[in-house]
Amino acid sequence: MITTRDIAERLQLSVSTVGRALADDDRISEQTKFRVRQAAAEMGYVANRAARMMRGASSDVVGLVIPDIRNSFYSTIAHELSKNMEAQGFQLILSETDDDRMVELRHLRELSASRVAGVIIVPTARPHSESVKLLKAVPHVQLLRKHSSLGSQWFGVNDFDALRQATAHLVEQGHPRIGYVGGPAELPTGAERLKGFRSALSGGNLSSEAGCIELGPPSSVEHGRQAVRRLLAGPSAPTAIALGSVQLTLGVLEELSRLDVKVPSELSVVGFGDEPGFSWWGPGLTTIGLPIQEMATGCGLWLMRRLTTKPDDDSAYASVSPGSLILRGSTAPPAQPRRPSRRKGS
Amino acid sequence: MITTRDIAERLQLSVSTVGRALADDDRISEQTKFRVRQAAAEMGYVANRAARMMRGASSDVVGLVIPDIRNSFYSTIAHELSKNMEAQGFQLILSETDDDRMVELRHLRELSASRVAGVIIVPTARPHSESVKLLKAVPHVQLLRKHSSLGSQWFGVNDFDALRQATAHLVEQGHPRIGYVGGPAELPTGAERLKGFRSALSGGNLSSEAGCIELGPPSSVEHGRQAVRRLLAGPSAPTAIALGSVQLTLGVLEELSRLDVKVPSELSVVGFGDEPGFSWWGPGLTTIGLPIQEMATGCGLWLMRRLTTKPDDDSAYASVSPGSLILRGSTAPPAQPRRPSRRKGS
DNA sequence: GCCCGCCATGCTATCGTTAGCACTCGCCAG
DNA sequence: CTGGCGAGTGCTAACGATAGCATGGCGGGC
Repeated sequence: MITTRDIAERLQLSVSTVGRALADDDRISEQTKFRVRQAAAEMGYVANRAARMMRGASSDVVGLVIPDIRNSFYSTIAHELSKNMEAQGFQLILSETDDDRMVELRHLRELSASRVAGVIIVPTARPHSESVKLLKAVPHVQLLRKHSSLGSQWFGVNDFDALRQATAHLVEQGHPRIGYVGGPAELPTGAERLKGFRSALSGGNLSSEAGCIELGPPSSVEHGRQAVRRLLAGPSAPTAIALGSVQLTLGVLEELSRLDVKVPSELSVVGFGDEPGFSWWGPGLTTIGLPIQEMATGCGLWLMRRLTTKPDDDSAYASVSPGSLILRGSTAPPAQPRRPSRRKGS
Repeated sequence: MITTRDIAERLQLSVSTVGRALADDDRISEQTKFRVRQAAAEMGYVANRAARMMRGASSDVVGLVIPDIRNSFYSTIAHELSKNMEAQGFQLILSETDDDRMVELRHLRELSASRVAGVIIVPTARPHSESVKLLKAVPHVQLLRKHSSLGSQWFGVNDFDALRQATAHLVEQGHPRIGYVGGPAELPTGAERLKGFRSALSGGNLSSEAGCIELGPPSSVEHGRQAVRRLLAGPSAPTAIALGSVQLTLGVLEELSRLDVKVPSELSVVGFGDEPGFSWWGPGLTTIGLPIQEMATGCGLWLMRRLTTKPDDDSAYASVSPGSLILRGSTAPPAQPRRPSRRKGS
């Protein structure tokens, strides 16, 4: 590897001069700067970041800690952040936790060792106490999931309102029994979405017993499949379901296609998020669209400002983006009381 | 930040002893090791990677250079690699090129400055000469796209055969005119897929004029939409189309749904890759499934071995994974000569 | 003509960790 | 009683870039 010293020896200069020439220091003559730059380019010199970093300067690397990059929610976030970071000369280290707090801890240890300038994290349900400690030592932002124990900046969506809107839409159409497939209540997002679901039920004067609830790993397509099978197999199957995660939605849609369930005549469905494919699924999936892109950009910009300027506004505020219902064809009022009424009539 | 020096001062030891205790060196007594470890844990010591790296050791960071993480092709790759790397104690820096060679160059410069141990790259169509120079100075693997100018290890899929299979399937069903929407021929993958398409045409004794070809940015869903509109609007619209990229497939499917084209009666379609949603699109999308996951794992393992052992087998070999046709409902023999024959008859 | 000041560059310490070599005990054998 | 040995620890240099201070040479003002 070529170092400033190599350049210095070749040009019969000192390392200081070379370093300053490359840094475009005022004290160096234009001629020398030119010679140095020429030599550097010729020799293929690339500054050693590690060495530069040791002189007190913080690294220009940011850690991105997310559950799973394959989830398009997170890949969208990663993309937006990556663009933002690159524009500011930062690099992004990708860490996947798979929603496992021990994996999360390992990654945070590694990131600390790398002296990352900042961290953007979608925390697991209950981060390890050491994780919390490590995070507190570094400028960081929480994304989507909010852990109050960290007391830090948070960018997320209004999970409560998202599921409230979705469920309210189903309630308005007169569904008597509404199912919900979502993430576990231990997850801040899971808890909020569940509350939103329940709130819409009671807002429609439906008892909470009118809700059939299936909770489980929110990143598991497979769990979505199983959950919807269980819901439909029950003695009092719902006539509509609301969904509480993108991956679960994918699983549910796949299974409904496989089971050949008629939507919306037999079952109304409101999805979560808006993926390619949702628009062409069955009659088109009515779903909650979320401004992930904007949220990620906001988050990236906030961290950049935090890192490049003095930490003046270190106060922990939260930024909440609202979701909006996208109406397509997968929801309709429940079929007229069918067999029961026929039976009555006959 | 806590350093070994801080620990040393607190325990009245030298930095060397502390360093060796933390490295579990034989020469240090168990008692001292214990005291050091205790203090380190208490004080929240995290080794500084940059400093360690300066002592000659190469960093344990690997750069992943891909066009766009939102493309599920690449997010799958990123996920597999991330898992592999983490298991070996490596970190992954994510760099998106957006298929722009200058962006690619900027990223490679940054990665060089970070003294990454290795690079995994999906190169742009024509990498900058400096990019080639930078890559040659670092252990690296090419993924999917193969640039012979680099003369390095490559992991990819059999693009030629993938499109040959897809197109041959359409030819066998007797389609007289077959369209193709794919990436540009400048891209190694684009060229191979196009060759595969043409080879299948001539293998079916169809003149190359029987193919309507639309090439364009392979990562652009929008281009897929436009391309299929152009194909269907032409005076001699094809009765079947083969697709040459995942993103283009997404665009084409969306547009076909929007235009309400009857598949497969009016048009047969063979997709590329297998995304969630492909199975439930229309009658189910017949498509070329690709073993991306296996390819990525193989690639990751190869690089790990290359980095952790002596570079004994530095010979550039290539690993090609075959694709396989997944038959669903989107392909069928063309409708009997319709309007033309009617016109003749009337 | 001499001294001061400034321009261009050099010297050196520094960052945190590690590795090679040096040192200091205490203990045992000669 | 002393020399040697080895276990345990310390000293110091090195990695590459950078910032503060030092230096050398030259020109202008008095």
